[in-house]
Amino acid sequence: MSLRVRKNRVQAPSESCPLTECMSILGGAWTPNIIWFLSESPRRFSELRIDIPRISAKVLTVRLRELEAKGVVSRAVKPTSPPSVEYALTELGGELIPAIESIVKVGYKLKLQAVAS
Amino acid sequence: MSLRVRKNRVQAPSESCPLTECMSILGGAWTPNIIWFLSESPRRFSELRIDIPRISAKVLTVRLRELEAKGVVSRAVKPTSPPSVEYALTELGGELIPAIESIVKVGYKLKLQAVAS
DNA sequence: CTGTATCCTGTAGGATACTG
DNA sequence: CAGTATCCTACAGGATACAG
Repeated sequence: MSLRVRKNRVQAPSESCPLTECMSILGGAWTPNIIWFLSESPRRFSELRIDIPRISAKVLTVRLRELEAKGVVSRAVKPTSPPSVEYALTELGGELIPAIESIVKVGYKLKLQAVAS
Repeated sequence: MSLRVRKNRVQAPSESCPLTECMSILGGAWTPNIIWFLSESPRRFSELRIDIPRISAKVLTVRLRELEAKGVVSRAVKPTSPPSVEYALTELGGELIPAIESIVKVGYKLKLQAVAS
């Protein structure tokens, strides 16, 4: 089975650099994807699950909680009859976007590179 | 035991976005650190081990090989009596720097945030 | 709908010992 | 010095089932 594509792991070397500090956010599993989608527009839990099909509910929850704890993402429960929760990037979270954009940009080049070679 | 601080993992969702593509580079373990130090100046294997004390030789090798394969890092063997190998960022590798800088920048804010809260 | 709890697996990466 | 090989562990994350 396993449509698994690739796995990496980030181990924070120490509390030394902010790089590490931040990578503990971006490096975390699907986090970049979550932030990416959230940057387009706020989203509900199930919407994120659709956006990122392969992520499991558990992990999505965990990541979301982490991001929330770090003040990167906000969580708003709307007391509607079917409960809905809206996640959005906070201002701080927005600051991650340029970082991610840089990554996307390079990723794009990398892809071209891969094709070219 | 384990002075282990933190571990994350990146799982590429699919070949979809360049984000993922690139995160397979940055997301990989100590990779951001490696690139970071390499961006300051080219370095030898053992120098990197000193820069990043907690990384094991094995992983450093693996990461370096990967980065090399992706055209992000160049490897130059100097035929000196004690063999020395110099690693440096390629031009493509240099493109990762803004991404990493963004990450560092946000990481810094995150740190302040953490202290403040 | 939005999670949470449990179980299980794959694998990243450390440690250690050895090589050219 | 610059790795390589082997073994082993921790843990991220999937799957599934269940809950408010």
